[in-house]
Amino acid sequence: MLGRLCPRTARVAHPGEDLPRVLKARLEKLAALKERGIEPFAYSFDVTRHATPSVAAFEEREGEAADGERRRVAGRWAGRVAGFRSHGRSAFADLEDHTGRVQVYFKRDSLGEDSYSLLALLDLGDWIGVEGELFRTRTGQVTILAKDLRLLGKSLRPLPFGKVETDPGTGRAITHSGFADRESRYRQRYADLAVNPGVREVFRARTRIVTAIRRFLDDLGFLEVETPVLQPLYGGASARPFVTRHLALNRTLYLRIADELYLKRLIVGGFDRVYEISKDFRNEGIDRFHNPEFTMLEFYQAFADYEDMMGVVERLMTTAAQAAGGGFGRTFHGVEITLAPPFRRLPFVDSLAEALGTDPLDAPVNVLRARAEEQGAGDLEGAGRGKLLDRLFGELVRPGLVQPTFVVDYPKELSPLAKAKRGEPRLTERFELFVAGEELANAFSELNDPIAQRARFEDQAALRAAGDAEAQMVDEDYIRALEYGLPPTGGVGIGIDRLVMLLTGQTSIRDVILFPTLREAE
RNA sequence: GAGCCGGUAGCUCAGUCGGUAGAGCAACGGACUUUUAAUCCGUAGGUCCUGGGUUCGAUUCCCAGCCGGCUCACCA
Repeated sequence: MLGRLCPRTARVAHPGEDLPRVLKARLEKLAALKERGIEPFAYSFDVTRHATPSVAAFEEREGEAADGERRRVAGRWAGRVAGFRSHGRSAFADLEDHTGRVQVYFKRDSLGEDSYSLLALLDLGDWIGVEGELFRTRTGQVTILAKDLRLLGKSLRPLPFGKVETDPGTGRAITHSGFADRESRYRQRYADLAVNPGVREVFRARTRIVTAIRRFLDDLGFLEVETPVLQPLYGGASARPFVTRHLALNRTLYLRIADELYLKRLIVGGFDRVYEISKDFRNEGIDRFHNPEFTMLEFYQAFADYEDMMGVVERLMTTAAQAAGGGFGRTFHGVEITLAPPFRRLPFVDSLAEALGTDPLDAPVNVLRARAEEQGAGDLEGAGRGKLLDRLFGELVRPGLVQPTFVVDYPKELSPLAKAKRGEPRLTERFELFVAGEELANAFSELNDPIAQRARFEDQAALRAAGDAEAQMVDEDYIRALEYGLPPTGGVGIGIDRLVMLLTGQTSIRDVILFPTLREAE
């Protein structure tokens, strides 16, 4: 395990310590390089070519009947040495840059004795610059014939490269050995990224998704804003916060658990469409769907209701799916999922009525509690109807929501910030989007009546007093903002990490967060 | 928080029914001027997660702990 290695090997800067052989050997090479007057840590390199596009360009020109000069693909490549095969007076290296790999051929005759002897001081993981020209080897591989070699950055610690083989049948890359230990991969993401191109691709896809969402919202006239991470009161969701302290102000502040209440303040202020892609923080358990800090998209649109927002969410989802690549079809947890709109709509109460065989709004609370306990949901002491219905929904309905489904019209107690449903005051105009049994989005017609909002906050305060630690706090400043006047507004929250998981087929949130939260090592 | 599984060389892993451990790759030395999981010959590399217990002897058995994974609970 790498964790054990660290205490002894972390201090590479002090040669002479009892370092593992591999590090020692590299330090010796470093010394040899300096002795020869070669700077092992260069300042810059003028890159004119990249691996994959240059090979593509070569193959394209090869087909053309142009004259020799125009067909040449020459220049300077830079990358990391990801493979090395030495044959005495010639050698092959795999050079990997951000676009992929290209093979380099070093021949003593064309490189010269001096440069060629430098190869002996190279290691896997070194950054090198190569000047040369593409050609095709006897076995048909497009390869750089190196005319000059420059060391750009010496690698002192061995990267756990696996050997990559191309399956002749499918053409797929098979990696042997490699870097698989999940703990080490998360703790040393830099090494994980360096040796696992598939991991790099997941995070590129993540950025493509986020960029596409930004463009989508920008094009609809939404204004991207930034609201406080440090908040005097936390609200907008039900969760335990991280608590911190500002010394100069001598006051307690909370890391936000949501940005909802601030964004709606901005609608009060007259921005009619706003959004924020924010890091939110919830001081709760960690599992493969939860990380203490995670990325949330919230957007609010004046004059819209939750029906309007369902349409926006459908379009946003398909935009994101296209950005991730791979069309609308997805395999998640071994299940086929189709993200093509329109998504199914399922009333919360109807779904539960069917599962329970009774009307969830009329059934006595003790009956609901008994049914919930039957389902093995323990600790429902003091739980009100809302919490019980939510629990029952989670047990009976939610697991079956595999294809994208908007669950609509939630009970009022569950939704203190949502507007009452037209014609059914016990419900709210709220929807959640479920895919593969997981909640991806949460939205409502926002409650814009300050008097009703105060009453909801007071209901929450009562729940809180009754022992519900997740009930929300009264936010007087938010009420004041509503008193100035909030237009009818539709609002949506989308968990970006979970969306990326779905769209890239990753089964753990840690595989879509570059540096996930872990316990302290050692 | 509970249950199960795991932690052995730089990496991926095997193994020891209790007698201080192996392979492949990586590394080091050598051969090889079109290889591609290069090949061939040789060398070196270990606090077997940590602490305690049992034992003549523990990497192995027992207990506790640490870290990770999975499942469940919690996180609407």
